Amino acid sequence: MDIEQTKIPQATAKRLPLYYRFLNNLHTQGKLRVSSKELSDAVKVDSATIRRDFSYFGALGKKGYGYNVEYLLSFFRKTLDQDETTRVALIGVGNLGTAFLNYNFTKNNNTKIEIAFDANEERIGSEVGGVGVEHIDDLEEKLGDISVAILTVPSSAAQGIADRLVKAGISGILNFTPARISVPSNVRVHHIDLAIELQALVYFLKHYPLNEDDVEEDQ
Amino acid sequence: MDIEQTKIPQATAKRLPLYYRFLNNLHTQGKLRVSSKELSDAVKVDSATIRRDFSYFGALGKKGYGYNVEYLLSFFRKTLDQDETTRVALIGVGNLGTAFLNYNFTKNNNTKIEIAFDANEERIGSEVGGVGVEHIDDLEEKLGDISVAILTVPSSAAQGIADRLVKAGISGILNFTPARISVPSNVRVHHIDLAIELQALVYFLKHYPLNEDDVEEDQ
DNA sequence: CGGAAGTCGTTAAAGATTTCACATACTTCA
DNA sequence: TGAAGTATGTGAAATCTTTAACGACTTCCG
Ligand SMILES: NC(=O)c1ccc[n+]([C@@H]2O[C@H](COP(=O)([O-])OP(=O)(O)OC[C@H]3O[C@@H](n4cnc5c(N)ncnc54)[C@H](O)[C@@H]3O)[C@@H](O)[C@H]2O)c1
Ligand SMILES: NC(=O)c1ccc[n+]([C@@H]2O[C@H](COP(=O)([O-])OP(=O)(O)OC[C@H]3O[C@@H](n4cnc5c(N)ncnc54)[C@H](O)[C@@H]3O)[C@@H](O)[C@H]2O)c1
Repeated sequence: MDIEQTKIPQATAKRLPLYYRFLNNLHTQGKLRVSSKELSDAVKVDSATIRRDFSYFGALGKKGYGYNVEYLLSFFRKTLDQDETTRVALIGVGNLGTAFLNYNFTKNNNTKIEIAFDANEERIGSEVGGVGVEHIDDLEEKLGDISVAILTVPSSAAQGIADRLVKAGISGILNFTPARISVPSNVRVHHIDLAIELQALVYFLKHYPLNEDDVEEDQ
Repeated sequence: MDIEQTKIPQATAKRLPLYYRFLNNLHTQGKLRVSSKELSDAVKVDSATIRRDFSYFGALGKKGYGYNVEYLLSFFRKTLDQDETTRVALIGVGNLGTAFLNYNFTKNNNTKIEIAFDANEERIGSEVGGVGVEHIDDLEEKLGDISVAILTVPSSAAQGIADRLVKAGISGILNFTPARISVPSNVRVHHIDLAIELQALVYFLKHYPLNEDDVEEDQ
């Protein structure tokens, strides 16, 4: 358990999986070296930001050369724990849940949805995307030591399920419901609020007109 | 077209739809007034941040009282253009696209997916969630003056479709593919990268251990 | 009516993130 | 080998965001 890198800015941490994915692409394409400028074009992040991000991990590149793709990739593989798979549970096998199960974040990922739960009797016992669907009543019993959950139940059920997940020892929840759930401070919740993302995009289009000099940006 | 409020911080703008949703909830529950502290508990945003956010729009509350729910709601309804519906197109009726069509962001939303496109002959002509699916070849012809698109095609097709959308006059794209697409600077792209969100959550769990004093936070 | 309690709006401070700009050091090629 | 070119890593500045703190005003209640 190395807790020595707690000092990496959160904004940087959120970009690491993105860098990793594109480095993987480059590697697959057989590229041997890459500059922060090239990477910048690919991931749409300012090149100075990329260099700054990398620099938190020490001197990964070479002046006048750039970065060695293979080296950088293997460095991030370790940093992002790509070698060990994090097991994930999904609660709520409806529209969204089914989409996620079918996809299962298979490509260059260190995560795998291993078990799903639903309340609808008709779904219990079936498999979706190769993942078995269990009854929500068996949550505590079958969750085992899984520490991450994806929440795609109706928002009215969200807080109740979250409480049970917490009791069952979960550490992190990726919450797709519009409900803002309450959890103890030692549990991490990331909200992904798709309706809000759409509304926010519309708001920005109306109120933040882009002119020719602006550059589109992210998240 | 009022461009007078371009000065509202982006961080604030992203929270507006969230505030709006919870104000709607309160209103439905028949609540007449609300304090920044109460709202803070509900949306999990610091109460000082809420007051600061609201203050960009002027003095919306009353000292010693809080905010009048009805008034605040109607103010945000105007500000977020809740009275006019923004028409949206969805490209790629696969796992994710189908989920979105079935959901269609119906609740308290000013957006509506009006048309969908896919390349798969079997889907053309069908309806999903009440939305007709057209052939992607007819994109330019049938898009009309729709200005926002949701992109849920395979990542290999993303850039090509984006180029066509731009040519067809789109203003904003909500991109769910892992591809970082390039568009002219007068088009706005928001990336929602679900695989990265999951990986980032796992990374944070490993490297940013929460202790009892921390508070969970948001995107 | 008057004092206690409550809550906003805002100033100022702190914190986080991005961006600029350049000295430095490596690479390349003749 | 040496000169020209390239691209890093980082100090410093700029920008953006959050948080603390409190004066001013309102409500509430005895
Ligand atoms: N589908 C979308 O595009 C979309 C977009 C934005 C937000 N959301 C949110 O995501 C969530 C899921 O959306 P959806 O469209 O997949 O809904 P859905 O109704 O299709 O699926 C919900 C699933 O949860 C199951 N469920 C209900 N109560 C449960 C419980 N107590 N325990 C376990 N399972 C239970 C249901 O049987 C159902 O299968 C909702 O909160 C929705 O607001 C969805
Ligand atoms: N499903 C998920 O949970 C998930 C998670 C993260 C990211 N994504 C991304 O979202 C995107 C969609 O994922 P999905 O699971 O729905 O994929 P999918 O394969 O189920 O759906 C893609 C759809 O796009 C259609 N399509 C293909 N080429 C097209 C073209 N040129 N024009 C129009 N339509 C075309 C296909 O016919 C198909 O219906 C992918 O880029 C994927 O990487 C999906």
